[in-house]
Order: sequence, then structure tokens, then C-alpha cells
Amino acid sequence: MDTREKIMDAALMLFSKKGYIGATTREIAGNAGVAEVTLFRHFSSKEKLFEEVINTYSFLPALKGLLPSLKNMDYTDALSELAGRFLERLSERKELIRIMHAEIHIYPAKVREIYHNFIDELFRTLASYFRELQLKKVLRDFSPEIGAGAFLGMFFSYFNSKELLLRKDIAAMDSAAVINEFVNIFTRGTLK
Amino acid sequence: MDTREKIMDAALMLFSKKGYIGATTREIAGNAGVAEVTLFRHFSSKEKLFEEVINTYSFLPALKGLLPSLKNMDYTDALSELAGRFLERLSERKELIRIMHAEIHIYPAKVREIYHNFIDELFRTLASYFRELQLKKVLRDFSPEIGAGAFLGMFFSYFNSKELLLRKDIAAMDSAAVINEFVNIFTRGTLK
DNA sequence: GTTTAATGTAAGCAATCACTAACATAGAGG
DNA sequence: CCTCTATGTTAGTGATTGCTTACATTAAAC
Repeated sequence: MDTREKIMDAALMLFSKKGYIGATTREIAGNAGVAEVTLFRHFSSKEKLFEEVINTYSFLPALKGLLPSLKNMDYTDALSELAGRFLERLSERKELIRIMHAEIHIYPAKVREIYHNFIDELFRTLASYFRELQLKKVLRDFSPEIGAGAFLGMFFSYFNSKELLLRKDIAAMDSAAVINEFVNIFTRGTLK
Repeated sequence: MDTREKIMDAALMLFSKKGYIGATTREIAGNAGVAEVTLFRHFSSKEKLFEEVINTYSFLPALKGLLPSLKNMDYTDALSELAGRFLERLSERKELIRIMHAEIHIYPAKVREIYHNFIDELFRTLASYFRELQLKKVLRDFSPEIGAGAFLGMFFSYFNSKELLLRKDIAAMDSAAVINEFVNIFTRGTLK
């Protein structure tokens, strides 16, 4: 792993753990195993480092092309699959999400943009998937956007409680059982 | 409004806006219209001030005693009412929730405790409400805890997108319509 | 009218922060 | 062997921070 990468890795962990202001360049460099001055030779300022970290570890492309493959599947299976993948992606980018939660009001423009792009795409794609199934008379009539919000919201909150707030009671739940019951409730709630 | 209160008000706003580290005692005192030294005469340290703010503006008692009044209502009406109240409380305590999101990893013990107490109580009460209706054969068989997670999760994510992340598309949705559709999906998904 | 409690003003301290300058070292490529 | 590039070491700068000390002001209480 080259120096630049080591610094960005350490920065991701520390920004996630202590926030942008709380993470010092000394500690980032220390955790990366390099001298502080080396950090500044690679990144002209702490702010630039932050931006690069956020851009690099962005999860933008992470869920693209998932929906098309679901179109051949059964409704319930498709939603289960989607939920599983969604939770996986969130877990993979846990640190980044934590940073965004903490920093979203301090660095609104940059941070919020990445965050929104990720959720928006899923949101819209899922809504159009619902719309399609409504036209095929598989699903009952409901606002596809609100439906997408309900579905993603359940899982996002679950992820949040389990992995970001570290709630023991939630973490103890079997993940597959949760997905199963959420999807169960949702399909019963939306099928014709 | 007495001095102590003015300081705590300003502190709540600034902690919410800039985070614990980002909010300086100078600025808090300035916004409160008092001298910085006065802040330290009321609160021995910035940390003590933070704790007092969190404890004072906690929403612990805010939802107690809501559930009992729902027992006489129709299932759908009860859930709508609960959802509405839940969103109201979250909105009222927006600043506090923002602080907790940002600071939960930096001040785990104190902050997380308050946060958990609030959600846990709702969680457990709602779960036992579901269990009761299952015994009465009104609801189908499902895990009451997971069900409570699904229900509260939908609304928490909605609140989060609308009021904390300030997403325009979500904010544009009619709140009553969202509650309606969420409850609709959930009741269809859980009724016998 | 004197005392007392709450505030303000001014100055500053010790620590920490992001960031820089100057110079030494080491390894790879020619 | 020489050069170049990446890194380390050391020291330090100016700004900011939480917090303190010392003293002045004010207004209500007695």
C-alpha cells in the first residue's frame, strides 16, 4: 500500500471516529505510520484531504445495475435480494456514512451531494420498479415514491440502529429474519 | 429569561449547528449575550454545560402515556395518531437529535443513553401493543419487535430525510399523505 | 447606606492546532 | 558514483481554545 493510500485510510477511520475537527493531522499521520509533514506533502491542507477521502470512498457506483437483474425475479425475492444488497453496501461504507451523519451540517455542499446522489438513485429506481408492477396490475395503487421511502426507510433505520448506534438488542436480532419480516410486511402491504 | 437559561439555549443551537468541538465557549456566550466568564461561573466546564444541555432538553417524558390512550382506538387510527405524535416530538427536538447524531461516537456513554432510552421505550411499548393485538387475533403472527422496528424505522427515516438532511424532494411531500400511506402499507402488512 | 450576589471588562496562560522551513537520510535508476 | 525522489527529524509560527485571575459595576436586599 503506498503512502498516499495509507494516509487516506487512516483519515477515513479517524474522521469517522472523531469527526472532522476532532481528528488531528498529527494523529492521522501517526496512525498511517508516516510523518505529519508527509501528509501535507500529499495533501495541501486538512480540508483537501477530507474532500479526497469523501470522493474516493464514495459509494456512488456501488448499487448501479442492481435493479435490472431483479426484473426477472418474483416480487418477494426481488425485494429480499435488494434489501440484502442495500444493507451490505451500507455496511461496507459504514465509516463514510458515519462521517456524513456527523459532518453534514458543517460541510453541507460537498457531503450532502454525495449522500443524496446515492440514496436518490436507489429511490428513483425503486419507485419506477413499483410503478411498472402497478401497470402490470401486480401491485395495488399507491404512491411509488412514498412506497420506496417506506421500504428503504425501514432498512436504513435498521442499519442505523444496529451499526451506527450499536444497539445491542437490535444487533442481537437475526439479520435474515429481519429482512424476511420487513419484506413480508411490505409485500403484504403493497400487493394487489 | 434568566442568564443560565440564555446560555443553555445558545449552547443548544451552537452544539447543534457546529458540533461539540466546533462550538466555542466564546461564541456560545456571545450568542447568549453574556460575558464568557459568566458562562464559566454557571457551568464549571464546557463538558458540564454540554451534559446539562442534553439532560435538560431530553425528550424522555415526551411520549410517555401516549400508548394507553390508543387502546380504545381503531388499529389504523391508532397507528396514524402515534406516527403523527412521533414525528411531532422528533421535530420539536430536532436540535438535540442532530447533536446526538453528530456526537454519539465522541460522547458515547451519556449521549447514547438518553437517545436509547427514548427510542427503547417507544419500541418496547409498541411491541407489546402489537403482541396484545396478536393475542386478540386482530393481527397476524409476526415478531412484535421487528414489527415495531419496521414501523418506527419508516417514520424515523422520513423525519431524517426531511428535517435533518433537508432533502427537497422529501420535504415537498405532503406529510399527511406520507403518514397515511406508511400506515396503510403497515396495516395491510400486519392485519390478520 | 451598606452589604451582597450577579455580572462585566481586561488580560492572559498553557495547550493544542494546522501548517511550514531547513536539513538529513535512504533507496532506486541511470 | 551520482542524481532524484520520497520520506524522516526537528523546530517553530501564529492562531485559537478552554479556562482563570483580578478588579470594576450594578442593582436589589437588608
